[in-house]
Amino acid sequence: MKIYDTLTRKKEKFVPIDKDNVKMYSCGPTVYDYFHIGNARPFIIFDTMRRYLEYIGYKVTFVQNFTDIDDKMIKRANEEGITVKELGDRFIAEYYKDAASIGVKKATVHPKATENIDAIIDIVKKLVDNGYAYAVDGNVYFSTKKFGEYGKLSKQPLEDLEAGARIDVNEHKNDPMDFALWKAKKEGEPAWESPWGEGRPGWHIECSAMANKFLGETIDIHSGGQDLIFPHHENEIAQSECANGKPFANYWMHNGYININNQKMSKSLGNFFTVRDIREKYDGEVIRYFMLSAHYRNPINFSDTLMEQAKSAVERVYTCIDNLEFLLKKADEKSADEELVKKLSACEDKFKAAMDDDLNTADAIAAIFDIVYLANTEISKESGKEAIKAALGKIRELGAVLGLFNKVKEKSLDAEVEELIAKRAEARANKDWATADAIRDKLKEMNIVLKDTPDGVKWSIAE
RNA sequence: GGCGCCAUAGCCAAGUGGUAAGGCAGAGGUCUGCAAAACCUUUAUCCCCCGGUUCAAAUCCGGGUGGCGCCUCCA
Repeated sequence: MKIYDTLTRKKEKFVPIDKDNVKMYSCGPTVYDYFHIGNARPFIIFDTMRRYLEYIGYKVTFVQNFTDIDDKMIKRANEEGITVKELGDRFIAEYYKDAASIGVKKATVHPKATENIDAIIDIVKKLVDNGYAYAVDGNVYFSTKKFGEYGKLSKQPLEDLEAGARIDVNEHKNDPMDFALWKAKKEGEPAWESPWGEGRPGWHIECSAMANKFLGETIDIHSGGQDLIFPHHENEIAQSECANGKPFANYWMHNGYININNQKMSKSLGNFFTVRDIREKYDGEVIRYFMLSAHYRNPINFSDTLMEQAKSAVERVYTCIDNLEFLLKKADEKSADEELVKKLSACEDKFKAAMDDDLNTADAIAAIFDIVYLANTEISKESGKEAIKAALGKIRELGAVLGLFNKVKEKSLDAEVEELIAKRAEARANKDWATADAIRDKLKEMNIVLKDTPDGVKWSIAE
């Protein structure tokens, strides 16, 4: 597999440190609100990455943190008159609900910053002892000038960064580019004991500390949104590499933005939709399909039109699945045609080749549509059970890698429905179209949709 | 000022040297009592523009034009 590495700006062959334990770290949400679709993109993309690595045989340890202590957390908790912990617990619970709705599996570990203060203090201490960090009045700052490679991820030399710096001048800092590892307690803020007095961790240090604690000094893949490249990931590299004297991550993956009317969507601009909002109108799977229909590094625009298109595309696959399941009931036992098996296997090869090429999910989806086409054109009742199962299985299997097309529609064989269908069949046999259509309308009111096929009447529950 | 991304049909989107995947939408048709689904045909002589390299470029190089992002919390 090849992965585009932000550090080298090239596609690199993926070679894990230990193939039995691929170590991935992805920056998770700050849990002060429901997450929006901009947040959802990396969750979906890197969940897909993890699924694919597992599909091709790797074991994966996937860590995604929760930032549950920072300025925004404190501010929001104060506004709502609750503690920071109450706020965090609430939105962590909501995260799990929303993540599940878009098919994002739980990570192997979801560490919280507030539960790893010891690990954070350890690494800060190390940096102070190494001379890479300094304490001033209970605050600890990282000295960017001490790390010669600072800027290697964003490809921006320190001098250039300084020239364009718009950051606040802070009297404690030795240099404007230095950043906080530990912040001294202010009145009314949650705080933890530390060698520098009571305080709380800075944002960047928590990821370094937790990646180190749960995955080790050097990890395979570190991922997140493009806007984290600078300064967050740059700072993580500085912290981790200065503390451990080893490379922090072998591959850096960054997803593109979601735009609204070609403008960046972000919490600060206020032009965002939460996943929860969108789910009032679209199934989570449609959101997921939408995210995977373009390459993860390209920006994508979000709009109602595009969601409608995604919805129709997803429906096409489910219609096919539905048809195959119907045929399976009618078909006879018979071994699958070899030609068909070969074609299915070719589709799988195409799927893998696409995913191997830096997670080209758009091409991978096309491979699934190839199977749909194959099923629609070459499979009938006469193909026999094995052939139908093979096609159905392949759609489900490859779909699962993308976290798509695995919904199982409950069909409780309602005796009432079957009876009505039988009555309608009788009416149709007598060419009593009025009665037949009346029954169909009645079923429609019950949310049952009928389709007359050459192999009999097929019914399904409407969306 | 520094760093970087994008530009492919009505809409979305793959494709990074060998002659334009896939999805959505539209039109016509087949099947059907009708409907739905599906299938067939059709929709880019061409990939923002201008030069160049090459037997060959949407794909590489140079120069434009347009749009966007990071350098500040942000996926």
